[in-house]
Amino acid sequence: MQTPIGSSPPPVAVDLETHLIAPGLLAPPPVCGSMCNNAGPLLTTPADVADLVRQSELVIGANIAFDMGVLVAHGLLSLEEAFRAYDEGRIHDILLGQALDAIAKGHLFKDPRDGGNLRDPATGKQVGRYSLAVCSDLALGLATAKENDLYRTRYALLEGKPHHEWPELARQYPRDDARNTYDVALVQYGGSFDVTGLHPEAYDNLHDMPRQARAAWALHLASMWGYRTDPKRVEALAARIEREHDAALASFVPVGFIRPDGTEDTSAVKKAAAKAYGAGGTCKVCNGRGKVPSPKTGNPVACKEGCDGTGLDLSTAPSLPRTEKGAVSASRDTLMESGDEVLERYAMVSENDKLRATYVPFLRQGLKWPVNPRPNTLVESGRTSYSDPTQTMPRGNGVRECIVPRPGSVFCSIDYSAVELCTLAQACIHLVGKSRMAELINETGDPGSLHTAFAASMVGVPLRELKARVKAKDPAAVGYRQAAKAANFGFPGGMGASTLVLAKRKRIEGVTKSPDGEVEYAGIRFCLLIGGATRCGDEKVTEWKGKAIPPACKRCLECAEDLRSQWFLQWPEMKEYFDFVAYRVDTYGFITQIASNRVRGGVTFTSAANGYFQSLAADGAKGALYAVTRECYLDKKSPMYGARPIFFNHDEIFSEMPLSIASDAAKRMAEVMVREMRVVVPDVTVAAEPALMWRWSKDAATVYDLGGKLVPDPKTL
DNA sequence: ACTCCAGGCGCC
DNA sequence: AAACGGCGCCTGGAGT
Repeated sequence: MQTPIGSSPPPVAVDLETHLIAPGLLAPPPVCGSMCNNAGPLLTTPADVADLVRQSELVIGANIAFDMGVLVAHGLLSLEEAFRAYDEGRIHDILLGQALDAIAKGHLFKDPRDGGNLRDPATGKQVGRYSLAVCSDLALGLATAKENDLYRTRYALLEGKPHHEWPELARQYPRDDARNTYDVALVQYGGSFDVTGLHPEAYDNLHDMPRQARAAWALHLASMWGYRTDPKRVEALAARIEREHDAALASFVPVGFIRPDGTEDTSAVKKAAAKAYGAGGTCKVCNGRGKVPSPKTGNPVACKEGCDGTGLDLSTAPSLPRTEKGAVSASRDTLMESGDEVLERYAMVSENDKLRATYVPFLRQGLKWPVNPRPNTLVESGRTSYSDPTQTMPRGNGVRECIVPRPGSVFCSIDYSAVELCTLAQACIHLVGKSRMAELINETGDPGSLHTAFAASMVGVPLRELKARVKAKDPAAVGYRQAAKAANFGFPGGMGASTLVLAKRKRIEGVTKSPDGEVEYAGIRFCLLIGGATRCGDEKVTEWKGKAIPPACKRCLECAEDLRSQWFLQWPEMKEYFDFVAYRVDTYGFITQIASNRVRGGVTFTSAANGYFQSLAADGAKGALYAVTRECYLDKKSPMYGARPIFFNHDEIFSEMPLSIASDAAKRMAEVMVREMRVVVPDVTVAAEPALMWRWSKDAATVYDLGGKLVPDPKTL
């Protein structure tokens, strides 16, 4: 893996200047390269940069996956050579280095000097991620890293001209970038690039760099491929949403919730909500006007102290749900539970508005060019994120269905089955030495059996019997299993009973029916599922265990408390797990992630309780993404050679592949995903199921033809 | 016109 | 003792 000292060029920072990134073009043509090693910076050619990537013992860059993508796309570096550099752990991305260290210290995406948000040192503006400029500022105290950037966006103009004819500024900028990148990396390494081991003063978590760099490369390749949207579907969706929007205007402009200009009058909505929860009288602070002069500007602003702009005496409505900071809640749940018919109808508007504002514009980007989503390789939990809605596409309303494969290809989605239950079980084995969950998953090969098993315990029948009753759609058995599932997914993160009740009733899809079938309630209602109640919410309380809560069904709360006690009996490891987490958090304040040994600082009880299994799943899935991508791009003998991952969704790899190879490719991809997850989850069975589809859909199922060939789910046509 | 924050909500 | 988490986008309101 490591090249002997002396036989390869020393660590070097590299950078490319390219034509501009454009829609559908994430790897524009390179114009020049720059490099910096211990001898200083040099302006050079893209081909020279490729040579350095081939040979250097350590190749340093800022968002270097971009440069690698450019070199590969323009034939200067082969895919084999690019992957080899990652395989050998020779790629160091200073942006990831900065993030890894910040995660250890608990200040990711914060400026450790003042605790505030990250800012670009040149503009002073807040930024959401690390950049060369930000890293230069943080690591070097250099606030002027990008001062010679006149040509930053103009290198296309210099294409074909010899370097000596370039203006001095155009020659200076790439050298500055390479030098700053090199200097930042040197600080990250603790002052010397030691190939025999990390320097004692090196940044924290640097050992995780090779894995994160590989993930970044795979994510970047996926984004380069991109995805398209279907014009007919997008416009049909947009038209439907516009119609609903117009209908909302017609309904709610007259009542004042929406102004004639289309914006929402949030104070009017809050006022109606407050009234619905029983508020009356007049706010003593603003005398009912809802506005007070701003102490700073004198402008009329919402009366925050008294009534949050409602003009009402809120002390007359103790049950009125409030936000974290004490404002009047206007959330969908608040409106839905208000008992006011107009507010209940208005609650539905927010869903349509979100589609209209966020998802339709995003889908429209894919009409003309492929969407190249913008991944962020590493966040605090070890997961990924995207600077766009890629990971938050709604499952309903026909949104995902707008995304379609290129002609001749199909989509393939493979996700792990309940992987966080598997990683939780693994975490318990690792941290407290035992896991009943692991035993059951391994016996049955199915994490879903945890729900059935817990339900069976509650009902007091053998697992097999409850399974049969669920299969026969016995409503009581199904209800117990639903409650068990909610418990298994909610409680491991440290959730309390009241939060579970409130969270589960908020769900927009799915209803719970009263036993007589006459009333439908939104979401899950524990009193009906396991409490023997005939109606939910006959008695409501606004306080639970000494804590104020929005009005909630008392019986539901009692049932959830009972569920939680039984859950601890069902999984004896969980008490010890929580004890361990509390000890870690109280004693050390940081946790060390299992398998990766990545340190995460600044944790709370709940973030740590979640963090162990969430991070383990993330690390395993990222490893799988790299292995899958490698085989798709590189391994000509693999059944999935030629398939293309498009995006990554925590526990899911979504790819596009020619129909002709899809069956074998998908099966192979699922195998590799399981194999790679098992690297970090060695003691628990893991499963991943492929589904092929003609367009993206949450509903797509695994479908085989009579010959055992995996075929696209016909539902998705 | 721009910036920032809180609230809300989409996903896993 | 008790405690779900982590993401990013959009809006409105308020300040500069």
